[in-house]
Amino acid sequence: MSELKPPSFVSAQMVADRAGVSRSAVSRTFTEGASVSEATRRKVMEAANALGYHVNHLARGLRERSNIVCLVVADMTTPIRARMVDILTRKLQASGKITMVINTETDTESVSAALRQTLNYRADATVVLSGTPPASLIETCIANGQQVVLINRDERLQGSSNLGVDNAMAGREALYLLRRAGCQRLGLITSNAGTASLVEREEVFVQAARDAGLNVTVTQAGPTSYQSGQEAARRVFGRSASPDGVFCVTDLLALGFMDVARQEFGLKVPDDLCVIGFDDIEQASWSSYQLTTFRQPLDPMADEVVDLLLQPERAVSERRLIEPIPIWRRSVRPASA
Amino acid sequence: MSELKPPSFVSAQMVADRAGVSRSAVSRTFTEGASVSEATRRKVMEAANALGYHVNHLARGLRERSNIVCLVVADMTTPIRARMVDILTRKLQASGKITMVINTETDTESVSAALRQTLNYRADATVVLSGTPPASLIETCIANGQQVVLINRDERLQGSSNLGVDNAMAGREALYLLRRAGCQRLGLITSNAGTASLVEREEVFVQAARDAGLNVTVTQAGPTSYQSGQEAARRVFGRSASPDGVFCVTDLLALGFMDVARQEFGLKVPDDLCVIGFDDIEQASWSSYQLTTFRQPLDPMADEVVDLLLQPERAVSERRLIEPIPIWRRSVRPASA
DNA sequence: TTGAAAGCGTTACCAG
DNA sequence: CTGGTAACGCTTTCAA
Repeated sequence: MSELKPPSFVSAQMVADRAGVSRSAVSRTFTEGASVSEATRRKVMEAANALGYHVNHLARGLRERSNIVCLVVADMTTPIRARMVDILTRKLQASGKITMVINTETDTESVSAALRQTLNYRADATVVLSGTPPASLIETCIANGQQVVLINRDERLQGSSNLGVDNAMAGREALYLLRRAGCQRLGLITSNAGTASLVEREEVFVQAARDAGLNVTVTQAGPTSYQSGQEAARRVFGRSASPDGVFCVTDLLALGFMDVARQEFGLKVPDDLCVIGFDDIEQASWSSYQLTTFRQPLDPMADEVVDLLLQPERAVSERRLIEPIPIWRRSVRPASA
Repeated sequence: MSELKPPSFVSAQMVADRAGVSRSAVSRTFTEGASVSEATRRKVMEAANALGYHVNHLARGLRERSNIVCLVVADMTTPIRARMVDILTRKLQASGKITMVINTETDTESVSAALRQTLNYRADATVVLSGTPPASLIETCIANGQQVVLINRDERLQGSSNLGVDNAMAGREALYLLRRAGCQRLGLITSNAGTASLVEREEVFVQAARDAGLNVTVTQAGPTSYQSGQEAARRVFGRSASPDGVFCVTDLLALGFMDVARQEFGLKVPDDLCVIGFDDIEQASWSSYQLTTFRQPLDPMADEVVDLLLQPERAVSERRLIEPIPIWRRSVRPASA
């Protein structure tokens, strides 16, 4: 496999030879704010274009920062995750970084391998979107001078930056909306992923309900997907005391749940059943759903990440919580009848 | 911005010092199939672990191939594109490559910048998923010894590998299914993106219909999105002679189209209206839609890409066409009444 | 099996 | 403003 010849790229030396100058001159021509005479610059540019020269960032990264940022992510096909990756790669690019995407499973072993790649490629920073990275490796990253940003993860490791949405707020607000709608029997739908964010949304919702003297039926079905939402609905409506108001910890769960509730159990949303989701994926706004949900403010989050990377001294601050934005649509009744 | 100190990574020299061996020994320890005595290997490994050493792939890439593959992609949030990126990053990783994702707009200028990055980072290969790369730059990539793989693009450039789904087949089959269902007035819904793939699906469908003596109303509304599908439906059903069978060149268009047709115009699918899509995104299988469509066989396509990259001699072969897989669901009547 | 040395392509530093 | 030189971290060749 590695008997393959390396591609033959054009080097600064070749450009220098052709232009009849030193390689220093070539380097300076391509260095922001270095002093080169207009004459040599022109000669160099001409030679460079003719040869198809491009500065080798790998070699440059040997002495200075590589400008590489590693994005460690799992479940990339999930709409919310796809949007995160999209926005982050965009903003990172705009600030002069290049993104290496490492697509992992959520298990620790897989994430470890990803972090090792991060170190192998001398990434300036690592941004972890999913999975549970082992503390020891994170520490290695930090010890090597990398910046580490953990998004929506629970682990708060010395030296890493943490950033996430305020799940507690969503849990409380969801309860408020369902109660205001006059829901009597509350349900919470979650997956078996056990992610910190999902668990927090669940616990806050359940606790807030308990504080209000209400009971919540918690249903947990498979991974975080549309299908699990469907499955949950079948379990929940296939027995007595089924809920008339549910908080699904994820939009994907909510959409599957709604579809089965309406199509297989003939329920009307929001008349017979109120549903609230979380994330505000694009599909939540589709006219078949019109799901009331909480938007993860991806844009501000990405801005924050870029900011953190540009100003490393801010990095070790405590966890930044960003408020989700309630998106009012049609899946919850405005007030109790 | 670049006054930032580079991260301080552990080097082979440091490991060598600590282990009391030469840096050559360290290098050999981490090189597949080099000869090191068990004793030194152990000493090296010990020191390496203690220090948190990781081979610098950037430095390695100076002499050999970088193992970096650049993925140039636009519209990453689109379900089909997200899946492509997901599958490709996975398979590339599995074959020992690392993926740099360059998120572009579809315009040529933006793609050019992306390709330049590709060269800057000495990627072994560039895979273009969307946008229209300028021929001259592609040539530069190839001249520098890079492999270039164009997916679902039309441009067939000397030295690049081309790979795509058989759009013509989908166009013909879509027509067949609609005619078999007894549809009398045919419609084709597309976007204004003007991508080669979309245009081909449209043209083949329209031509096939013409050959059968049928006329097709073509509607073009905005970018390739759910909203454009909605918009198209409003245009199409807001006037006389509206179709009873449509081929939407994309699932996203189809889903928006269906929603408006049913909710705003009270049409029953497939009784009053048959709809066919293309891509087989996850949402097409949701119970609210059950869309009959053509699946882009992403897995085989990604396999093919990896194959191409591993065996460069195959690269210059002619365009590889992969057949889309018809997915039969509920949005088309089985046969005319 | 081992270590010394050369070379990969850059950029920063120093003389001129 | 310019060219030479050192250094970055690695792998590979060559001698020992």
